Amino acid sequence: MHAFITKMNFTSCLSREEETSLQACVEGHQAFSKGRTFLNQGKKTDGIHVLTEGWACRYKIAVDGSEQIISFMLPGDSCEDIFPIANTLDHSVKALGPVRVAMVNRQQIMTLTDHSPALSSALAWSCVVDKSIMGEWLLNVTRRSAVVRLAHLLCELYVRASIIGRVERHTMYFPLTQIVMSEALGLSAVHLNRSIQSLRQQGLVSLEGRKLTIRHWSRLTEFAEFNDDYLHLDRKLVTDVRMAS
Amino acid sequence: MHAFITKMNFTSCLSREEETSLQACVEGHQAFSKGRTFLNQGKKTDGIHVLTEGWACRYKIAVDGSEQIISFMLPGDSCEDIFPIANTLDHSVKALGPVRVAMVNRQQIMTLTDHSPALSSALAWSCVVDKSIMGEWLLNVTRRSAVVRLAHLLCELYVRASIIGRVERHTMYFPLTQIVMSEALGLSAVHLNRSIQSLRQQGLVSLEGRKLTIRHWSRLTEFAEFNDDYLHLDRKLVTDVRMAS
DNA sequence: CGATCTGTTGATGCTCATCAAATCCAGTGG
DNA sequence: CCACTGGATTTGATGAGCATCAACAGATCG
Repeated sequence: MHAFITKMNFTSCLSREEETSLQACVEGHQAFSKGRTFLNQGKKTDGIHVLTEGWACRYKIAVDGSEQIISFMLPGDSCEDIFPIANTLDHSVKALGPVRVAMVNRQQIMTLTDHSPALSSALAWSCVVDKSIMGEWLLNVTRRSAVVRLAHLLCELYVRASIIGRVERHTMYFPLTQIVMSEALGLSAVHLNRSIQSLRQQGLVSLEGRKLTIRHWSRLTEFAEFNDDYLHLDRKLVTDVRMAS
Repeated sequence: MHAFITKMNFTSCLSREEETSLQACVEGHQAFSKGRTFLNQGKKTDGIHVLTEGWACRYKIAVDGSEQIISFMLPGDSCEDIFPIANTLDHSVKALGPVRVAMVNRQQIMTLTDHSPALSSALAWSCVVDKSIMGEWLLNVTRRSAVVRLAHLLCELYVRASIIGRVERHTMYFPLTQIVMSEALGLSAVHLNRSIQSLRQQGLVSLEGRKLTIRHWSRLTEFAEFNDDYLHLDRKLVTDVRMAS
């Protein structure tokens, strides 16, 4: 839950009381192993699952059975929308590695927002960022070639990892297999593999085991046509992130 | 503004007072002609533009200068997110035909939501639907062939037009040029043209002038792999829409 | 009534999907 | 500790879907 509060604090400034009442909304914890789909399309959701450790993704299944990933969730991200009470999911959620989630009571957090403008604006901010990321993904899959598309995704995940403090010496935990990346980028696994090799040969990144290392951030962002405006970092911490480059 | 209230009422039930106080948030009206970009990427937004007549779209500009449309707005849709105060736009908005908008004061509507759960849940609902549509678009552009992709878009717009009462005898106003459609679907205009011809030859739709007529809804939805779940119509009016098929 | 936007058609080639198979690696059980 | 297993990565070869270029016809508008 710590990660979630950090994320909320990224945009707003929660008071000590607000933080403790947020903690009080947590009803329990769960753990899932790699590959496990723990939220299913079409189901109603009551509680909210907040990632505390590990990565997950939202995905949809096409008629031919292939899966399209529509967003990645990192520690601190929630797996459902918070606002609408008990809506049905139009996508599924699966763990991309070992994952731990905190179960948050939706009603409780809703009543909290009534009395906390800071919290409610933080939640609204995260919803807008979600939408914004999806817009950029649309641009990504339609207007950029496979290699650039991949580079762009790596840039996004690198920035998102750094704002939650998960980057050290340009290196981060990176649980995505090539198959998962191909499902996110709308490419075949084969072609994605060749795209990775291209980035490696250009000396831009190194990607092995479950670690991603950025070899040359400024050249990578230029190559990827990456501009972090769409992540809406225009609040606090921005300098910290930019320093990391 | 009538269209906006209708949209809000689609999911929640606003009281007479709520409706009139919504009306009171309107500070003026504007009209734009076809092709006019009236909201620019990177700019801060203060007021909210609500479409009262005509269609508009959100789009992003790629480095090569091409435009990617990331969503369409129909009468009743708002051009900005309502929640976050004065965020910067990560996209531009342009009119797809002659358009009329109502200018709504953001602060006023925000204070309204504090006292109206119905309104605030209606706003949250529309934000979730937006996200859901973008998720489906991601699936659309990555997993479906050009013809199916086009058919899917036509299905979506047909349903969205019918829930705001803009469909008569399977025919609707349809201001999108082939170029605009190609910008939304990530296709070349040439290939899009051939896709339209394919749909015409199959007797599924007729698309000429600024009118779209659905010739065979059930066959079209099957062909398009279209399922309206992602539009979250699971409240009122659903039967009305389904009847139209 | 010319100028410009939109729609249509044909020809060519590139990006990426698909199929197939080999290699590598982590985990598992005997 | 090693054989076994299934997943992940890699390489090669072939072909399909769509982009691109070019040109023209039709529509729309000032």
